[in-house]
Formats: sequence, C-alpha cells, structure tokens
Amino acid sequence: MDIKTIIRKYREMGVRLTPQRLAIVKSLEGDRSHPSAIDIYNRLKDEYPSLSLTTVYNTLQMLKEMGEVAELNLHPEKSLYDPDVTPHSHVYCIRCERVDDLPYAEPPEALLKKAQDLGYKVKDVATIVYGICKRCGEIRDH
Amino acid sequence: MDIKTIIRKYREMGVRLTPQRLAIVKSLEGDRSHPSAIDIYNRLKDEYPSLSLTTVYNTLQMLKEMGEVAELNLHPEKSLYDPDVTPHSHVYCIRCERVDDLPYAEPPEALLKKAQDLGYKVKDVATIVYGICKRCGEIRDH
DNA sequence: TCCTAAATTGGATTTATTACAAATATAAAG
DNA sequence: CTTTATATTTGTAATAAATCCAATTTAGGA
Repeated sequence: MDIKTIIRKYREMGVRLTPQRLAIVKSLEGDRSHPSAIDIYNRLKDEYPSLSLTTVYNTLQMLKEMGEVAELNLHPEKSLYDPDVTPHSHVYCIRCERVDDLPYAEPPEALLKKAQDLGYKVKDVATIVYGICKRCGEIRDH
Repeated sequence: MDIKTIIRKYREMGVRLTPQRLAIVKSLEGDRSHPSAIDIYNRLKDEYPSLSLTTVYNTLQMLKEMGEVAELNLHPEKSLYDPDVTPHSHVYCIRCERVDDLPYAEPPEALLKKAQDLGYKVKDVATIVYGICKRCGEIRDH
C-alpha cells in the first residue's frame, strides 16, 4: 500500500484524487489491525468531520478493484480490510476478534485439483486459523 | 447429522423436542447445499406456517453448540450452515455463491506453528477456495 | 477563474441477526 | 387423562452492516 503508487494508479484510472480518498489510503498504509469500514470511518471522522461512511465503502470498493486492499471474511457479520495484498494467512481470535498475520503457506494441492475437477476456475485460496489469543486465554482460563 | 443421535442428545441435554426443532434437523439431514438461516426458514414455512425465523436461528445456535452443525463464513454478509461436521473444505463461487465440498486436507503445519508462537490456542482451521463455478464460467465467458 | 462531470454527503433502505415480552406447548407429575 | 411448571416459540421491534439515491459540493481541465 504505497501512497505514490496509489496516486499514480488513481491518475491512470482517470479517477479524482479527493482528500477523503487520500485520508483513507494514508490511514490504511502500514496498518496491520485489519479494520472494518466503520473502524476506518471512526478513525478519520475527527479529522474529516464531513466524511461519510458511504465514501469509506466506495473507496474501499475502489481500492479492492485496484488490487490495493483485500477484503477478508473472517468475521461472520462484517468485512475486514487488509492493505497487505501479498499472499498470507490470518489467525482470528474467536473471543475478541483480534486478527494476526500468518506467513504465506502453499495450500494443499489436492484442494485446488479437486476444485478444478468440479469445474471451478480458481481465483484465490484463504486459510484461516481460528483460535483464542494469548490475552483472551489468560483472562478466562484464570 | 443422524436424527436418532440428535434426539438422544436433546434428551441428554434435558432440552425439549419440539416439532420445529425436529423439522429443522430433518431438513438439514444429508443436505449439501450449505443453506443460510433464511434458506432453511423458507423451505419449512409452508409445512410449518407458524415457524419463526428466530426459532431457526435459535435451533441452529443450539445445534452448533451440540456440535451437529458448523457455521461457515464464506459469504461476507451471512452465515451458511453445514450439517457435515467432519473436517473438510469448501469452494465458493464468487459470482453465484454456490458452495461445493472439498476433501479434507491437512493444513500447512507452519501456520499452526506460527499461530501457537503468537500465543493462540488453535481451535480450528478453515481453507476456502474462491473461484468461478462451471456454470458461471460458461455464462459470462461467451 | 469557470465549468462540468465526478465524488461526497446524509438520510432512507435493505438485509442479516438478535432482543424481548407475551403466548404456547412439552413432558413430567398426579 | 388432566394439570402444571417452565422451556420454547412467536412476532415485533431493535441493531448493525452495507447499499441506494437525490441533492450538493468539488477536483481539475479549459
């Protein structure tokens, strides 16, 4: 998520470079917290009081199409966004919803094979580890 | 998802065996379509006109706690339910939302290792293949 | 500086899910 | 078979995420 790259991409796409978009891009830069759209909105609304949630959603959608962010389906009820689009996996704490990165690992070949046999054109593979994070384990396991 | 087993489990849990619960369990038996709560509700509402969506959610929640169904986070906005709780993976069509089963495949050991190193107590691993199913591929790729 | 197409805003809408109080019905006891 | 306690269902309202849309604003080229 390099800002210069993104600004260039915006220009190339003939898309306007608004302060809102720039703010969203900048807030996402280097962010490893895997925020939701509303998280991003809340972060920025003090600095941009007129910012609208719709704009956050629109911008995330656009960044997704540009290949600059990935949408993660870790949480059953909301999408989380990840500015790191290099292949990697995630651990998700089922108690506090914390997300941490895991390294990239080649998915089992047998799965891709079987998906293709079923007629699927494979676009992506996600591996998600579900567990209880250190902090939550300490809190409840007294 | 064996009905006799479930009835026995209900009894053991001291939980009442209502027609609604039985209908939901029966409709799920052997179902490989990965329905949402609303799908299940729609299927049953003709036969059980008084059935409420809340009851469907309650029952799914209970079956989940009994270990008889798994909740899948494949779709960004809704949960899908799977009465096959044996370990296996899924392919998800990003166009039509179709879901197919994939065999079980051992997740990469390096991921579990890393999650544990981060302090997580690992509970589950999900591998999801995203792609375009045969039918959708044929429709749009003229 | 002006102008227009593109973008933002905010309020309303849709969809999934949960909360809750009142009505109902299971299943055990008599 | 009837009664009864209480677990469960129901329906409606409340939440929450995400989308829609018309009116307003603005980026950026002329």
